[in-house]
Amino acid sequence: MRTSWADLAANSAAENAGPGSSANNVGTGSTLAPTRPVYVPPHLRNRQPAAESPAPAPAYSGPSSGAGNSGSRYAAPRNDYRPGYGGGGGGRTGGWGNKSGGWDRGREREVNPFEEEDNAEEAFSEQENTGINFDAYEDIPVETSGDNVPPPVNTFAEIDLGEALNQNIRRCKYVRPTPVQRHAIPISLAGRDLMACAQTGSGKTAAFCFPIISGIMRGQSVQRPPRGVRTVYPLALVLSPTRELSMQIHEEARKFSYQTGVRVVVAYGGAPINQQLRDLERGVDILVATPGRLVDLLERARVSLQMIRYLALDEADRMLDMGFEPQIRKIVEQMDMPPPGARQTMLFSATFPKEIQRLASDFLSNYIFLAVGRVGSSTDLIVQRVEYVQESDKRSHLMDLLHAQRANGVQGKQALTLVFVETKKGADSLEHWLCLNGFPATTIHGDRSQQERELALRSFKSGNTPILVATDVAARGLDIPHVAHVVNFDLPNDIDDYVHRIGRTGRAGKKGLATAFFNDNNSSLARALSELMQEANQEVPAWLSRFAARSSFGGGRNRRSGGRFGGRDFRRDGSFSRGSSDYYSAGNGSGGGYGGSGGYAGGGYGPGVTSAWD
DNA sequence: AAAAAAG
Repeated sequence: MRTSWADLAANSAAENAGPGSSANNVGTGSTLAPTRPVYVPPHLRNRQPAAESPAPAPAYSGPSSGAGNSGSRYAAPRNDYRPGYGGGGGGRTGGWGNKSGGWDRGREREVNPFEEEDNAEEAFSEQENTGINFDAYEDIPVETSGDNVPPPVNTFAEIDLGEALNQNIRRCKYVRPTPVQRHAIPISLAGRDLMACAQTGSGKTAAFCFPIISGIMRGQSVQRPPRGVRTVYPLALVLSPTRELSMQIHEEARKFSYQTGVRVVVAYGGAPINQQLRDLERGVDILVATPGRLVDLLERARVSLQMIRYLALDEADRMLDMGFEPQIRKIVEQMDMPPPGARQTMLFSATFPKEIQRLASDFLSNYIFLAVGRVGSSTDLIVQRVEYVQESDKRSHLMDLLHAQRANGVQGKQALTLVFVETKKGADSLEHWLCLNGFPATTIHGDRSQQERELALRSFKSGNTPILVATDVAARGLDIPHVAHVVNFDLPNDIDDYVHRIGRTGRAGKKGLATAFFNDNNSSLARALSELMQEANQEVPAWLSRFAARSSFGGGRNRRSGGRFGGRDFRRDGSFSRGSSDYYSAGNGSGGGYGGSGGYAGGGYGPGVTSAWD
């Protein structure tokens, strides 16, 4: 193994004696030995070899410290090396470079993602990024735990992200880092694993993208070993639970990596795989994907995870819940991805139930837990209302709301309203009914074709169809500017889902309204909902409090064990090391509720940060 | 019990 490996390295070195082959040694790695010179870091691909060669990312010094065997599993390339692959014999550079030198020499051909954005933004007068109320950041509470937490930074300038990336940050009009960025970026740059609670809309995507891009740019000298000619070896993997969220992350990541030489590719289901395969063949450093399509690509051996240095799970608690966990485990643990410690893993979500934290710790190594408030926090920005509405009255009630809203149209356009329902069928039927009644509505859910889903989302975003009826597919992560009103036509059973849903409004410092239709079918949510609203300084109707009181005795089983936004590191609970059944009841004394105080109550968040969940 | 994610 060693021998063939050394041979490979030697071959590669000879063929591809690139810049940095000696400068970028990984000092401590034994399995990821220093002599893998072929890979040319993106920032050097079309520049003179520079002296710039910062310390190797700590993430990469890891493998030797762990079990040697598991290390070599991924570190040692297989023996099926074919000339003409790695060294660029066939015109390919490392199999992922590119044909026709398109990217390197033809950098000017890289589509400028900022131009597209400018056009899209013209529909609305204000720009999202400039609308952020940065002053609201100052008092944001933060909780960190873990060993040797790197200190936060206050400006992007303090962090050496590289000039190309800095320029993109300016193009994005980011003036100062958001709280999650201030804390998460130094942690990531220090090579540490991270579990971060931060509401979307608080700059979470950038928080994990910047360190990844920066890390890849100053990359190690690593060759992506050949497996099959068509196999590609991304260095970073970003997973998300829905196709649209993957698209969104991809779009953002493209902006951040513009002219850095770092290539971002997205892969998700429901779309023709051929285009995605072509995109991959043109080269990929960061792969953004939904789990199903990624598994497909892995099984076809079109993607290998052998060289993964960064793994980011967005909406991580969702990715690890019952529906997704097996797929995620397969990808992370049963394919060829380096083990924890040999890669850097970052988990992000607005909510992090303790039992999910426990699952997640399998993927992490000596990680730092971080909980930060969001911009302005939803409390002040989102007005939450709950109305008692029988099932049979829901439609006419919705109609009333929409009529009222119509009067408040902005710039001749009706304000955007996002209506959540429980089922796909219910979504179709409500959409149909709204259209019949003269309300321009469309719908997004898992029974629609991907084309229809994307069209619906675009049409909604642009204001052409100002009403979007959605299932939970749209509950998480989607950044849709200008959503004025979220209606929970059907309430979810899980309070965390409610938190995510209402988070589609009141973003980036703007105000939002969230209305929920509550009836007897939702009694199991009463307690959690009423507590949540209280913490958020919202008016809780007396009837809801009565529901809550009733359900809190009698097994109104709402087994959220805590971990909403502002949650707490489960490692701090004494039960952490005990038998697994303890997690569910231990840790918060508030008895079956979803947790104690504090976390969510943004404006009133202050006092309770460290005591949250106690 | 439903939704999402492969076709």
